[in-house]
Amino acid sequence: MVRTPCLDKNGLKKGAWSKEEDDKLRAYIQRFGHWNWRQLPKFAGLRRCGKSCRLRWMNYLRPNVKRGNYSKEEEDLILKLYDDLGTKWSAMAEKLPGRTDNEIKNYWHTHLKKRAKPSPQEAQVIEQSTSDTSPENLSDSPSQQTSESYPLPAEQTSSGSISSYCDYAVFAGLNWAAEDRINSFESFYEPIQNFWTEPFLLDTSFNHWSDLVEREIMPSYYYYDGIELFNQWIQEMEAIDM
DNA sequence: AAAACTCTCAACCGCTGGTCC
DNA sequence: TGGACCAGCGGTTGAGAGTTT
Repeated sequence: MVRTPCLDKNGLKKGAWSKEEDDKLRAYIQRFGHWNWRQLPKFAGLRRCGKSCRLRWMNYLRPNVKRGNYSKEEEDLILKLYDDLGTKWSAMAEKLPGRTDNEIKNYWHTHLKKRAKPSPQEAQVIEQSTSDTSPENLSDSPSQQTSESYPLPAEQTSSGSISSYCDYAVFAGLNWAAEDRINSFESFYEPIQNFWTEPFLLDTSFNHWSDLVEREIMPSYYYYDGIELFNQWIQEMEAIDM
């Protein structure tokens, strides 16, 4: 039920993901986070576009993604949310822990569509096109229904999105919840050192350097002059530490 | 048994909005 | 101000699985 793997014009792989690719992507993100989806496949050693990696992670590999049958409660909630939000699948996913927007969308189209009332947008179209139809059709007109309210918490992020600080926490091997800001060399040094020896590394254009500079952890000239001076910086820090 | 048809869902595509320079 | 770049979103596709004829 998956697309046959193939290569696009840029030599990037398309179609179904292999277990090996899944493992690479999972291992990379769990270790370093998804700091830049476009660059990520290059660093992770994957011949995929960033978009494809993001989708695979968000919909399949991400921790806590719930798979399998939907409960009656989940079905009812989707129907209610559809009544209220229409096709805002990502907003629905925020209300259904473990379910992704893609999954909810698929489930809607395959299972719930026939049971549901028209979305607010559809209702408008239907109302216009059926304005001359019989009264029994109009009796269930969505315009007469009262939508229940599902306010979104202001602080809530979109489904699966991770704040930049949390990305950093993953990258730096830190506790996501405990660390709000990385402000010491110690918290960066070890994971960075590991990073350079990781098998994933295919390129030296590591984008976190700019952040090290921005946070005044690393002087800017190290950043601009590349790996040799970066290593020199590491040595200097070691010397200071001793 | 096998051809035709339908269902399902992972993955792709194109667009939009936000951010940065 | 506007162009480039990026993440994220919703719609759509396509192929394997399941069902019907």
